[in-house]
Amino acid sequence: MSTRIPGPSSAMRKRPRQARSRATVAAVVQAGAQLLGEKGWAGFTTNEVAEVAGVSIGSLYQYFPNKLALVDAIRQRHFDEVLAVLDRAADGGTPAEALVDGMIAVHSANAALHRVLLDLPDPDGSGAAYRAFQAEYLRRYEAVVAALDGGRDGIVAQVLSSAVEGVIHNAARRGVLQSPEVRRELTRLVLGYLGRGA
Amino acid sequence: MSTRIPGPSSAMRKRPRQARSRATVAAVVQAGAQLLGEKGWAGFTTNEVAEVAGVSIGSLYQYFPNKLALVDAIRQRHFDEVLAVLDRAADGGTPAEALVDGMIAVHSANAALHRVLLDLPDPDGSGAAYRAFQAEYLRRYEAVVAALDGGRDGIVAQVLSSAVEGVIHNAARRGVLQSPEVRRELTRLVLGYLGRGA
Amino acid sequence: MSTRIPGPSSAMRKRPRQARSRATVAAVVQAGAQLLGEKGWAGFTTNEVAEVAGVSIGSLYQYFPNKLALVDAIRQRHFDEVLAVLDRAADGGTPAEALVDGMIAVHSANAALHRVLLDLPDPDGSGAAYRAFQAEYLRRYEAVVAALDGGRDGIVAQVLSSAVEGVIHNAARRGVLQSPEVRRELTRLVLGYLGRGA
Amino acid sequence: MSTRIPGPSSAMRKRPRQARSRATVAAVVQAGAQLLGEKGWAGFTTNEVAEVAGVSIGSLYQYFPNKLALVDAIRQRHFDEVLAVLDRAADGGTPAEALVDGMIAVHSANAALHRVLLDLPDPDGSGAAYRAFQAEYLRRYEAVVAALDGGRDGIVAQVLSSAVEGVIHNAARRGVLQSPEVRRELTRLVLGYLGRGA
DNA sequence: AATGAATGAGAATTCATTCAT
DNA sequence: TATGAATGAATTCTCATTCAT
Repeated sequence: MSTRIPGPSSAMRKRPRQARSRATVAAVVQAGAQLLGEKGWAGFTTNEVAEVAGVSIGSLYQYFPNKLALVDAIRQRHFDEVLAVLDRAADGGTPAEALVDGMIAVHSANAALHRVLLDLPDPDGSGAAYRAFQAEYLRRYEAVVAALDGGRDGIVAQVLSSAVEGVIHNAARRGVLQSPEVRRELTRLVLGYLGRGA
Repeated sequence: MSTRIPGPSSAMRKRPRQARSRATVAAVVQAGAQLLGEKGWAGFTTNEVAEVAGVSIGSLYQYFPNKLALVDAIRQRHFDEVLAVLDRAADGGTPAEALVDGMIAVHSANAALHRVLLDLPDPDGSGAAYRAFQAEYLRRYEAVVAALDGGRDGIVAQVLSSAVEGVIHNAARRGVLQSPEVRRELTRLVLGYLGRGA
Repeated sequence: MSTRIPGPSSAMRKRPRQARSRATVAAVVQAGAQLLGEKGWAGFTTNEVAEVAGVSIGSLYQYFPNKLALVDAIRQRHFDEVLAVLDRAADGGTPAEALVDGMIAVHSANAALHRVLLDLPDPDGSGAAYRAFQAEYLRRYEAVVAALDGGRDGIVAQVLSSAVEGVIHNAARRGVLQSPEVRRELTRLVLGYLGRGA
Repeated sequence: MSTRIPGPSSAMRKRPRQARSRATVAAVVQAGAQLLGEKGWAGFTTNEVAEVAGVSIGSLYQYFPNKLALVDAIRQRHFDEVLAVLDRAADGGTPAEALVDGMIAVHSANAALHRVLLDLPDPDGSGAAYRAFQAEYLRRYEAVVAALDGGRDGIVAQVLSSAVEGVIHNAARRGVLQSPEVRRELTRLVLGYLGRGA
């Protein structure tokens, strides 16, 4: 089993045209996201995904040529969600607080999945999508950096984003993601790094 | 395979008495650490460990009753190393810089392994060892926090440690762990959070 | 391998729905019964069962979660057959002769399997089924005892049944199970024991 | 592992000459007999025999070229003991009672081993020894038969011996081997069979 | 003679993937 | 299109046996 690395794979085998097909694909991706978060990469099996999705394993492979393609779809969907949440959150209050709240919101939904998705083997299989997300993700951070601390280069955004992720993943692992203290300290961390006190 | 939960596992099956067997055990743990870091938990196979270690699969199982016991040994060895590096690094310069340098040094050796080890399934198998390490690890951070920003409670140490880890893991993933800029920014992050500006 | 004690095991993993899968299960149980009798518990391998059954090892495990579950199914099927033969045989002639003929018939089919099944490790895995069979089995003997030698308690049935089994297993081992002399002497043994009071 | 059938094997590799060697061999056979009875053929491992015997696995193979040779030695020793007990028991009381008491005594010591030894795979490996034992064993039974029921041929001894074995093995399995009722009924069985002419 | 470390074929079991219906 | 039965390579782990010390 395990890490057989097939060709480019990635893409979906068929584009679902009818409503039923779209529902099948959605159910599979949804079940896949849930299971990938719950069980991690090891322990993530296509057979169980199909079962939880309520479709046959044959149907799963009708739309996804292999396991990696399914994971790619899950990643894509998750990244879209992350950016959407970030967008929505960016409209409220001050930049730092909006960022922190947005990140907490994103991870509250599915912190485990997010972490798993970052550590995935062969993130080069879907390199393009992955890099596109990373770029977009950093762009948001850079906006925050620029707003608070003009004239810094990209490295600040990178350091900031990974620091925030580190804190949030750890808090999620400890089950204290909703704690007001974490939110407060994380905001302090961002503001302390970027310039002026709260 | 997947997440089979064996008994207490953990301990070694046999204590190696002769020099030859001690060398075997060391080779296995060494190869295991390398492969676990390289391939992650999925993709980590006992057969490959034995092969890379240059011993037979039978020899591996002579000393480790199962895969988890081997992982426990790897984790134990790695934790010991981390604390040792932290100790050594803590003696130089200012607290913040010593910390940053120490963490970078630790992860330069094996950042991937460190990340994998944190995300491992069933870290409760060796619960005691794991918690002991966590406690000791945070204690070092608290010392730094106290030195720079007296009178804060434990949450600051937790936030700080996870932020630093996040930055370092990310930098390691991008292959820029040795970059002076990263070192500089990470130090700024720590100082910005804990008290005085850069 | 040896005596690994898995969970409840016992039950089948999947119920075969289509005709094809029912045929697969039947072939596996049939091949398993044959091989278990031929080779004994040691030397009984799931891989060979699958091969003899003409199915893949994967198919075997699709229906039986582990080796023990397969053995349970074999046992169940064999016990059903034994009772069925006993029933049929009980209708003919005098009780003693019917019993002897029935037992010989049962063991002619698969004496080795019967012996192996009694000596199996962990017959508590399927404890209920096993005890149910034992109880039913003894009930038949008690009927014979009652018919020939009213007013004796259960121990007579137990002694009688184990004596008959001993003779038949031994005759089977020597390949003389069909011998008329054995049949005659076994009948004499039963009648001699039950016929006249001590 | 398992049922690799080597050549004639059987014989011992070396004849132990010194006292220490003889002690080693005796300890191995003793431990082997115990473990074979306890665990059955499956679950009987040479490594554990050596461990329980308190010798190294290397020493075991110094005297026994393979597993089967060890089992042969165990069988031989057990058969000798059985015949010795039979001899001793044959001197007391009436023939039937002496036989029953002797058989119960033999099996009380190690009923499980006796049963395992009969069901062993490849009893042809040590065919000669096995047949010699069987012949001798039946000769004792024939003596009893002759004493009680002169003028019968060998089949009576065979039926009688296997009936007695069946009862005793079953009683041993149920843990009621010492029960006076079993002894009484077994005696009745023997007398009932042999007592009166056909 | 004894030791025990090392070996590796073989056995149980999983899971990605295919294909007949 | 959907289904689910079937496949078999890959993985974990055991144990009889050898051999250097």
